[in-house]
Amino acid sequence: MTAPRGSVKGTRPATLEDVAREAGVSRALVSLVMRQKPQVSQERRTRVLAAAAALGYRPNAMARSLASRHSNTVGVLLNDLHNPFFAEIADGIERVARDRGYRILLSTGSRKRGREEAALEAFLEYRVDGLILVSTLLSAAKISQAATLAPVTLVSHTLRSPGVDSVLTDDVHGAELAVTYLIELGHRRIVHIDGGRNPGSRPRRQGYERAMDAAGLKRLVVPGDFSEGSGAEAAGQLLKLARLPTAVLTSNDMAATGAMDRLAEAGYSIPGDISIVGYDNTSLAQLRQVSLTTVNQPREEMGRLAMQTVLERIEGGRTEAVSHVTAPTLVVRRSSGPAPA
Amino acid sequence: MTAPRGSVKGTRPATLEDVAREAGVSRALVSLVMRQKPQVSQERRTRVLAAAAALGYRPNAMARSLASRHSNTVGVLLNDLHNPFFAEIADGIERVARDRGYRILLSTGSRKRGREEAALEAFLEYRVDGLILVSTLLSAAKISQAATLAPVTLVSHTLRSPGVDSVLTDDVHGAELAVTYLIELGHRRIVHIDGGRNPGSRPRRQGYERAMDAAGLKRLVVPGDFSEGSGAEAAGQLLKLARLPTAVLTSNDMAATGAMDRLAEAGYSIPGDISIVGYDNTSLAQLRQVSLTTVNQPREEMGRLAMQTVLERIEGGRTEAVSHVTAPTLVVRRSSGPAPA
DNA sequence: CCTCTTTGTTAGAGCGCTCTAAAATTGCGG
DNA sequence: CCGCAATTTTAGAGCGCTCTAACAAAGAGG
Repeated sequence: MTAPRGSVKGTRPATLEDVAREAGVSRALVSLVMRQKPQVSQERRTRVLAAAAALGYRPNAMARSLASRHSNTVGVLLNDLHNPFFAEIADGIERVARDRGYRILLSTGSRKRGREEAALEAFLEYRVDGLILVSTLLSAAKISQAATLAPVTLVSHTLRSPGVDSVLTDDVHGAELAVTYLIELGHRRIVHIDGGRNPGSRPRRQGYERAMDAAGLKRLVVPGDFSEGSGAEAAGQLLKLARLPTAVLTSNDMAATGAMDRLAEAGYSIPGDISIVGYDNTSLAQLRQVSLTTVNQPREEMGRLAMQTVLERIEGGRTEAVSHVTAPTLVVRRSSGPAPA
Repeated sequence: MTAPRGSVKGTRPATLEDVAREAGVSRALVSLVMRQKPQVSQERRTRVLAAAAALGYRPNAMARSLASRHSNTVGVLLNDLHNPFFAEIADGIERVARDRGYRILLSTGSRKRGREEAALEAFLEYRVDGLILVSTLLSAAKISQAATLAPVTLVSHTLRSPGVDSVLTDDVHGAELAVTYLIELGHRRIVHIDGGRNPGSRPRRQGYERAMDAAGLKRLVVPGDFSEGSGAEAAGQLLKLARLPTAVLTSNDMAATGAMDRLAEAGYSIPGDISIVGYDNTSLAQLRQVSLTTVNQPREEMGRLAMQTVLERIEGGRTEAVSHVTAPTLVVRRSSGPAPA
């Protein structure tokens, strides 16, 4: 009992078989032509191509993958579509995919672990050839298990597990850069708004802690996650403090804008009263109106690297796990300045 | 001669057949259980489920769609991943999809027509059950043709063609709202930064023109597209004018932020010297630092509506084209104010 | 002119699933 | 305890493609 299909379907789409009949050749020959194999005479090739065009033939990707046992597709799971950081990573991935003749399936878990699991499951049911998980909340167990079915490359987090590669930025160092810079500006009360369970949060927090400890300063970490809302909320916490800190390092740019919002709303001047430093250097931070001092991650490059890494396993057969670590840099803009007197 | 596959594959993934053998039943029965069909005895059902769990069975979506001739998947093509407007539309789509047991395939053409065509082609090869095209640059011909293969719903643009539905905002009215508001604030020299070939640009321009004409004011349209960069560039053009206009209506929020950037950089105060009004009311406009007056489109609702509309054809068998028009509203923020004396 | 290569083409067996139609089982009134 | 209808299960034919191995054609060499 199948539901009626409601499109304005013309005739059933043409199949390989139809093309073969039209061209007066075997199915196998048509298949060879469609896959651009060389061992076909010029004459037959043009004949097949003409027949295909005449019938409006379009290969059925399902049938193709079923028979060939690979899909020429890699699944990309993004943490959050609203954060431009991920769009920029996706750009890099997409670019390499295009160059190498691969197809991308995009999905997002909207920062919900359950939805990410569902999206991962969908990718596996589609039998993608490889998986790129960008800053996901998935458990190590789920990731390792997925890696037994298809090569996995993690972006912005790592996992020591066979079949799992990673591409990340040295976040400990990135956070240290930011804190050191603030200390040099004379700041003493520097708070960190944490990124919660999101990958990257931990090393960033560690970098903060390490730099604060090194300078003999008291640490203060306020909980949060990667969203604008959490940044605002954390800033709200700060406002309740006996003394407002003079500088804040957030876990990412989204949270930073949320925090800036909240502090500005409370009447504080940035950077006059309080300096804000973000993390990621997304397009958001670059907006003149935001002008956020932040730690840069080479986003496009990370995306490209991730795709290359997963392709090395798919095509090259590499089996040892690799981990590419890129270098963070500090980008100073107008959201930070000397500590108030 | 297939390339070596490089993942840490354990054993070949379990198939329906394996489960059937393990449970001591036929393949068909396992299929019925996996598809949650009712006509299976409780005893057999639990037995099959146990076997499936034991083997770690995961249905092969390819084989499934091939055999059943539908994929339970709809393809969503987004104009630009960097524009939060599209992320918010996607949220609505995703939500309905989840409720209705459908799967989403996301793709983006990065505002390049050629890439959009490639993405569309990919969807068709995957034999998606339906297509949602969000503000794409695709030609009418390509869209109509796609509609003969699967139901298509357009978001933010229309096309009179069988099999093609649409969901959009009354953009003419939206732009009129914005211009009328500016005129009431005393503005006379009001410029429009156009959205180029992007869908929605034309009606927005028409709304601008209509409102200007109605007030007997001189129109000035500067070319642009939907990007931040083009907004900045267009603002650069304005700076070369003999007299700077006192207000600008851009084609979307992205362009508005670009324009604000450029004007602020040139030393003008917003809204002191010049008022800026955007379009879309994306999260960008809502940022306190940006605080952009803009025309709201009910983004999530549009996404939900789009998914519902496409499902009506897929499942309900509707065949007449429909077009849902939502109402725009003006959201006043701090980027606009009275015309300078 | 026949055998041996090399190159081009094809038959046919799957890939893992769904679906129709038919077969097996069960329940129930008489 | 039998026959009939209702319920549950299964056999088997595809879905549209790829891939292996075998086959035909066309030159090359003796």
